[in-house]
Amino acid sequence: MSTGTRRATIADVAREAGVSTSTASVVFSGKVNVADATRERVLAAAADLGYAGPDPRAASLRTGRSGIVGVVLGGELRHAFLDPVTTAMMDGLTDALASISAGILLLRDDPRDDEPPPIADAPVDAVVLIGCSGRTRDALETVRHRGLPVVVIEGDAGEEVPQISLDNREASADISRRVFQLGHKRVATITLPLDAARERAPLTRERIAGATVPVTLDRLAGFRDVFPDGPGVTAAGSLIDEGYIAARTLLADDEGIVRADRPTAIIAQSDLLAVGAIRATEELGLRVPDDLTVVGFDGIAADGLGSLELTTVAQPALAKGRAAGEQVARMLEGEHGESVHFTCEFRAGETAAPPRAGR
Amino acid sequence: MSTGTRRATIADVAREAGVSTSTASVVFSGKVNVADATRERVLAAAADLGYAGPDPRAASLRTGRSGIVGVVLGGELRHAFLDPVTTAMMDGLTDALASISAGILLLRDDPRDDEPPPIADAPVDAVVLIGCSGRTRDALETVRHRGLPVVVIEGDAGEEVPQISLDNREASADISRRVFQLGHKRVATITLPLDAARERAPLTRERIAGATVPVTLDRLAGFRDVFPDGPGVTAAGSLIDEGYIAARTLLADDEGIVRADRPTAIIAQSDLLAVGAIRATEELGLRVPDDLTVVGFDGIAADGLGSLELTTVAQPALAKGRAAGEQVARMLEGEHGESVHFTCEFRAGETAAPPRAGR
DNA sequence: TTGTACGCGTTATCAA
DNA sequence: TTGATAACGCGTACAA
Repeated sequence: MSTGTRRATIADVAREAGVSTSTASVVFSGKVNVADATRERVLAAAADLGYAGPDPRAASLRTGRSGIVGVVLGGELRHAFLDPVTTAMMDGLTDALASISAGILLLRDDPRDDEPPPIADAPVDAVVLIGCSGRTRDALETVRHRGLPVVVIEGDAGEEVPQISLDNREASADISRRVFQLGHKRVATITLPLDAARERAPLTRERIAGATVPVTLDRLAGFRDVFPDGPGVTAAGSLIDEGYIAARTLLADDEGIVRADRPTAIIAQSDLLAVGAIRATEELGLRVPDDLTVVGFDGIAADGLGSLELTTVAQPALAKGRAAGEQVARMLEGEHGESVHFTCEFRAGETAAPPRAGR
Repeated sequence: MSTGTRRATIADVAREAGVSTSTASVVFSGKVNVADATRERVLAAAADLGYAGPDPRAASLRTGRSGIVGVVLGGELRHAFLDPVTTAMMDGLTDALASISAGILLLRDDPRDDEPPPIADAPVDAVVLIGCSGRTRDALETVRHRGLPVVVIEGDAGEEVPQISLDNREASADISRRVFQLGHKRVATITLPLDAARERAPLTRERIAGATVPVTLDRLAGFRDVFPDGPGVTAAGSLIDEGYIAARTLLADDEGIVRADRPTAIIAQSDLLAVGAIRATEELGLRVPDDLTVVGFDGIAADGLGSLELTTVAQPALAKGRAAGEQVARMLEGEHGESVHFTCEFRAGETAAPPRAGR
């Protein structure tokens, strides 16, 4: 084990082994057949010099590949990963990308004062944009300019960009219609954030007009297709406690007294919100679904609901992530990426029922 | 806008602008002062050629830096991100690393059959190992061999590796002692997984002997310091539903009848487990803390507990992540990384009380 | 302030 | 099966 002053390179190894650098290189890449004896010698030399394999930086300069796919998450990283849907998507993405041995580089899209956005100079082979809001247009622009393959998941991208989309509006309208058909007239919705500000507040025309999150808007549109004047509040995120807070706003006054004109059904834009809403409902002494119908959206394995089965529309989150990964893989192969559209599926649970007589 | 057959390089831009490549380079790196007129010309040429800035691959070969820090998460990525503690840690890490403009590369440590582990040839400047179990020793070995700076968070690494640690045993003993001092005699624990198998089962001497997760063992040791013979069950993960399941096992028989000899207190190894335990308790018709004391560990903002405040020990998860990032930053500066030890802090809530008289 | 020259560590190509 | 050579695209002493 000789201790050099600097790290050994493949050239050193080659010299030590008495072969050319190209031969040594081939030994490590394994792309071409090498005589066993030669390989042995090279490996021995490498071990001797403490050579840990080709420098990925140099290799990627030469090959033009870094083996890394950048994933741009809207908003803060922690929020993104608190959401089971995102998590499931990442899972599918990880899976698909693992099959082409690509790593995942987490990239933020929040603009910092001075620096350039990380996407501008990250050594990635391709980029996946998730949950695009307005800002992400910039990210998209940057990426396109760099000529990187890009796939957008549920975002508002241009025509030429492969997109992974969901029938948010239709699915939302579907479950809304079912609630309507149960006989509910006074129905409210709890929505996801409208924009990066993530304000908790009642829905107003103005706020909707200024909204930038497509998912929220699409699901809201589906709700409004059925309940054109249905009231709603926006949550600050897809969190149980947010649903709890929002539901209290809808159901009770400041003193915690249940309003006489409370809705008989709540349509939440995510399962987590629905779970929170159910908790709030029960705490107010109402029962689900007898006193109040609560439905969700996503179809995640709603951890935290105990034994009650949530009525919701299930989205194929994992498949979405996987599809994104597969399209990235295709594009890296030089083929054209394709947009993929997914549909949700209604899942009957135990949290929806007709309104009580007389309401 | 000329359309070349291949992407423009900085040399093309320089030529187009009538300056040398070094001047062009300097314009983009911004390290040295450049005459405004020159800069303008270079930028114009770049825009003209559709040059999107220096190729990160080439730049990183040249500078020896990729601006990427690899994060190796024990187990599957999705599990890791379902855990609020991990999430908070990642948050702190992100934060600290953002200040040195480093990206985060997600690395798995589950061994694939054929390929080399991703850590072996990812273009990272440093590595953070999180939640090390047995397998991670290999990852550590690989990283050390590559000569990369590495920081281990709550893992069993060697002496020379900077570690971010927590007083798991002491904190666990502390809260156990408080439960003891309330007068509880029959106390059970719900632990985190003992190993990668993540089995749900009662604690046995054999299982403990084969355990590989230091965090679980340390917290268990603290519990046993106070309740040497206290029974327990292991959960399959730090999840609410896991706590629910585990608590049912401890409190009731298969028919859901509360055992006569049920514990009067449950010490859970995580807040999520505690929340699940509380839910199970209430579903069995018992009240917390009147009928049963339940305490947790972590001090996360326990989303999903409604209005009840959990009694727990809070760990500085965010600070842990940040500390790891800071040590990485130091090491990248050429300084020595230091180990950092954090302590937990008891947080009185509303879920612990003396046992009912006569129990 | 700008230009020259070199090397970062590799791999692809082609010829031997 | 192996070896020589030429890029890959850039940053940075150093000199001008």
